[in-house]
Amino acid sequence: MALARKKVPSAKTRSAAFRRIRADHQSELAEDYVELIADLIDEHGEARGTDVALRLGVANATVVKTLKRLQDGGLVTQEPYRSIFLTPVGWKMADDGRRKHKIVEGFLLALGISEETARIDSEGIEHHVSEETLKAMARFVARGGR
Amino acid sequence: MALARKKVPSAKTRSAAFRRIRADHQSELAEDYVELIADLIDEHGEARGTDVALRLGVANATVVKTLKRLQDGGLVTQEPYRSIFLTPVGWKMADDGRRKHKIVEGFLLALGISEETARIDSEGIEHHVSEETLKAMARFVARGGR
DNA sequence: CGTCAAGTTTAGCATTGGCTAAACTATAGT
DNA sequence: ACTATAGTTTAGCCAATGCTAAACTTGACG
Repeated sequence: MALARKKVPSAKTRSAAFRRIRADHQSELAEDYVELIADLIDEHGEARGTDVALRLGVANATVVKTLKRLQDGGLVTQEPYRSIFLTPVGWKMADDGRRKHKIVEGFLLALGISEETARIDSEGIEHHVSEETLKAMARFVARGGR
Repeated sequence: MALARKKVPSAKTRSAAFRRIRADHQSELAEDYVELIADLIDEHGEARGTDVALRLGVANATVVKTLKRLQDGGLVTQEPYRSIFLTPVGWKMADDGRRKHKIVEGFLLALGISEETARIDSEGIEHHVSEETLKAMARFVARGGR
């Protein structure tokens, strides 16, 4: 590898970033689900499959299948034909996600982004910000967007 | 849906965001590939499958399979056992991606994020920022991170 | 010019995350 | 209590993205 230079990150460093992104994508779906389920429970007192499907914009059957995986993963519990509950681990993940989401969205708003765009972009970005970046964003908002 | 409120975005609005994210994920891989191929061509004069695999942290066979899709999609051209080229469309996508990447990374640095984290986070974030946010980030950097 | 290493491709498999259509369950209303 | 209807589940399909192992090319070197 005679071509390595100071300014160019090594292949290993770069691949690490991509690996992390692939890992993020794996948990991303799970986070979206538990976050949404938590929201539904808070708003409506319960989370039903149909509502999840509606809000995520996917088919009912997809939700069923995914929930099965989440159940295997210990994030949710459910009985056939009943509504969905979060396990303690699920709640933790949901709260984590909602915290991140709030910080990112608030940050974008402080940056001057429109509400609409802030909502959409924060949904995508929230799963890819490190704690370091999150902290910086929170700081930025705290000192009034300067 | 008697429960709709001002502060709570409608299910349709929310699902739109999630739909966009799923769509983003589709193009994300393609962008990562063409961006990386463009970088390799610029750095080494050519892009070889092995290098792509190494930098992305995936197996060789995975690269082959993905490149076939990208070729079908009109982003790259290649002949068996030869190195990889970008089509004009591929170059456009690569340049677009690199532009975004640069803005996001520069922005994170201006925010005070460490180089290491900025590199990693920007890799994940770049695919999820709208033009509006991108513009705001560029503006922020331009006025010296205030 | 034959051989070997490096690189590439093929074959075959698994998982994830989508879908539709059809079957099933629960429950509200008559 | 019966029966619609709304909601849920099952079955079966597909595409994308990953993997390993085995086969094949290319090009360099003796």
